[in-house]
Amino acid sequence: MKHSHKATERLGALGSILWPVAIGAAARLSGVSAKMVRHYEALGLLPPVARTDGGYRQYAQADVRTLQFIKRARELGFSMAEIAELVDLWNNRKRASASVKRIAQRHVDDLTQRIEAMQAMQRTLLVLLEHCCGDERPDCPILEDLAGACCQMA
Amino acid sequence: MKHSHKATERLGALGSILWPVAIGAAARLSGVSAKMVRHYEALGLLPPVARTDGGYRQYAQADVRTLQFIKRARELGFSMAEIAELVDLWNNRKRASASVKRIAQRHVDDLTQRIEAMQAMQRTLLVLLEHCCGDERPDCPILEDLAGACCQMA
DNA sequence: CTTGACCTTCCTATGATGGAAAGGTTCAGG
DNA sequence: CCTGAACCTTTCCATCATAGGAAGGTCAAG
Repeated sequence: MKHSHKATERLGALGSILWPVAIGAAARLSGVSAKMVRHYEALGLLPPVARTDGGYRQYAQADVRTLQFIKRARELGFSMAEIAELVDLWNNRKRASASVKRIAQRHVDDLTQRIEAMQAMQRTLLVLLEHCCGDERPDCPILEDLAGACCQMA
Repeated sequence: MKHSHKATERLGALGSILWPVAIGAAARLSGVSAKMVRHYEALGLLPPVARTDGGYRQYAQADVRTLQFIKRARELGFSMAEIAELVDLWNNRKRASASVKRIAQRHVDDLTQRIEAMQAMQRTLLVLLEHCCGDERPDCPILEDLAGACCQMA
């Protein structure tokens, strides 16, 4: 029965696992690549990791939970700097939820701006696409726009 | 009368300028930083640039027009690879507008995907923000969501 | 003990941009 | 003609989150 560990890991998440686990298992359990687990450690998002005599990193259940936290926050588009703040707040029982809310609100505002910028691009492009017949002839309003919206002289 | 050149440059664009111009003037005329002008050259977006005896780059009017083209394309969010294709098509009188349209359509689709991904993040975040009272107490649905949407046991 | 899966560190790359260092060129004014 | 300011040159480094590879060490099952 090879890989019984891995099979268990993939099943019910943090249920019946022999802790601590090595980085590969922590990666599978959290959905973060081993590469990025090391990177997050270098960034200080994870507390100093225990090591075996041979130098292997050993992850406890709490570490895997932190990795899952990070992963979820990344999925919501938070930057690593913001996630560092969020992890700190998460680990701080004396936090004010206002601090968390401020970070999230700032991120939402940032998203709003970026979305609007992209939508503006899209509106322009859609207009240009409409006017381009897209056949084998060279005349193309898209290129004309790029070449200088208005006055393409001399 | 210092800077008479620069003043002229900033006025009516490509009107009464002594060609060719150095990189700084090309940058001002096109709105692209000198840094990026060199970078675009390294990427092959500009044809090999003429040089003075001293090694200074010399830009002709056509080069500045290409830089303006690139700038406009960047503003619409095209990647450098896409812009390389577009510049080639622009310089090719035998192009089919369908080729241009394909690139633009691909880009629009890409934008659509990215916008939708960001909107999904935003929707989730807005729900969480609504439910976070944002006061001095530590309880925070945002952190709870990040810590594991459903079952935060043990 | 061997073997294969796993782990380690270190280096490199991405894409578009900016910054800085160290040095060479140009040109107008004195 | 010379000087100084403004400009240019190349080269290296940084961003941000992620991935790939190389060279080598460890672990555990057989």
